[in-house]
Amino acid sequence: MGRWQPDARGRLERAALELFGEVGFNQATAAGIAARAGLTERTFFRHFADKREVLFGGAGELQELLAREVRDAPRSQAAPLDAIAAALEAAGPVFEERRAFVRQRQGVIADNVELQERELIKLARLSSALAGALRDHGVPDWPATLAAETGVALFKTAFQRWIDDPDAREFAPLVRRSLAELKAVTADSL
Amino acid sequence: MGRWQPDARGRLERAALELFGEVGFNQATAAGIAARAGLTERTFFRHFADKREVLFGGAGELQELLAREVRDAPRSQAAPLDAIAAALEAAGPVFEERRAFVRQRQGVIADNVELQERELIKLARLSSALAGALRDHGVPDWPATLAAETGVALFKTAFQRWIDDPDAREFAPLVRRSLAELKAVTADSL
DNA sequence: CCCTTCGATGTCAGTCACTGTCATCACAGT
DNA sequence: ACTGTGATGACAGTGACTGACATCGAAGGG
Repeated sequence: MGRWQPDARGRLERAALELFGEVGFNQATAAGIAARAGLTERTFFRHFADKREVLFGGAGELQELLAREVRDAPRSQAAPLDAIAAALEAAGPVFEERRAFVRQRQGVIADNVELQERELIKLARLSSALAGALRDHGVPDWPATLAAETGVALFKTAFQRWIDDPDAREFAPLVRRSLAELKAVTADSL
Repeated sequence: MGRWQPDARGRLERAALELFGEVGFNQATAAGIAARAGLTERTFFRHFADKREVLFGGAGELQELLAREVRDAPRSQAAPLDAIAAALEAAGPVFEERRAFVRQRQGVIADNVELQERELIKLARLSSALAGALRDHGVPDWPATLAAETGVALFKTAFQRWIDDPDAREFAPLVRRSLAELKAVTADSL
């Protein structure tokens, strides 16, 4: 066994989620999180750029998964938004397999505005990545940006529905439902 | 004349924008901004909840203007997204009349991630307000949310185009162009 | 088996964002 | 003149975050 307990980063992430849940994000101190993980405050900030970031370690992987799905999509005749929707459906298991964790984490975020800010900029980065993937498929800059932003709106809606519904299991159907509604409110009516 | 110079809040806002432009957001201290405005750090934080907020005083007014436009829209047969697009076009003068200020402010924001986070949550609040206005028109909850989110994507794109193009004057045409592209990437193709 | 290097952590001092509390002072109304 | 009020100043305190340096166990070369 090494000098230190293994997986310091993971211990910090778990300690933070617990402490945030118990006393709230604002009352939890970085030193308190570190102590609970058997580490010091300084080490906390070596693993995470700031106190909020400890909740967003998985954002990068989700982004890469979705961008890869879009990039690897068959060069189909589908609209750009449909390609993104398909990627979102494919990412369902990421949430479904960690149902309890994802819900607990989202509850903490829902209670704190600063964490919501951080979540929003992660989604903005996701949008940029999706736009890049679309451009690789030949979609022009601004349409790619618009489709990516709309795709993120789709994700936010489907995800919120998945969180709100205690009985929800599969993510993909919520994506499809949101996509249908989105096309309806976008299309000219009558 | 009063004990104090008038418009402390406005003086702080101008001092902050200047100082951010000169030394960057991170290097500018709250005490420095206050001193430039002839006030103390404590007074700065009485006017603004935090250092970032000094740049976002006008967000509430824009939100109310856009929500009012949507709410006052004729109960038309147009799609919800068209109602939002019309509101965005109507808000053009807000930017056009303060061209230099808006661009300087956006340059500062583009240089700092924390400010981008704050901007994103202001846009999220705008989205909520727009969704509420649509619900007042009888649009169901989730379609209203989706249309509002998409409308904000429309705004972001049109605004970025307006900022990027040094020759851009009118805002409305950029909204129309983005709306057309959005409908194209959303609709089923072929 | 000793020595060197290296990576992860601890220690400590310092800056700055932000807050609570109390004092101050002009102005308005009485 | 007297008093209440609102905006500000003064000051101490907490906690997020950073830079610099010390420590220690592991891995590899000799």
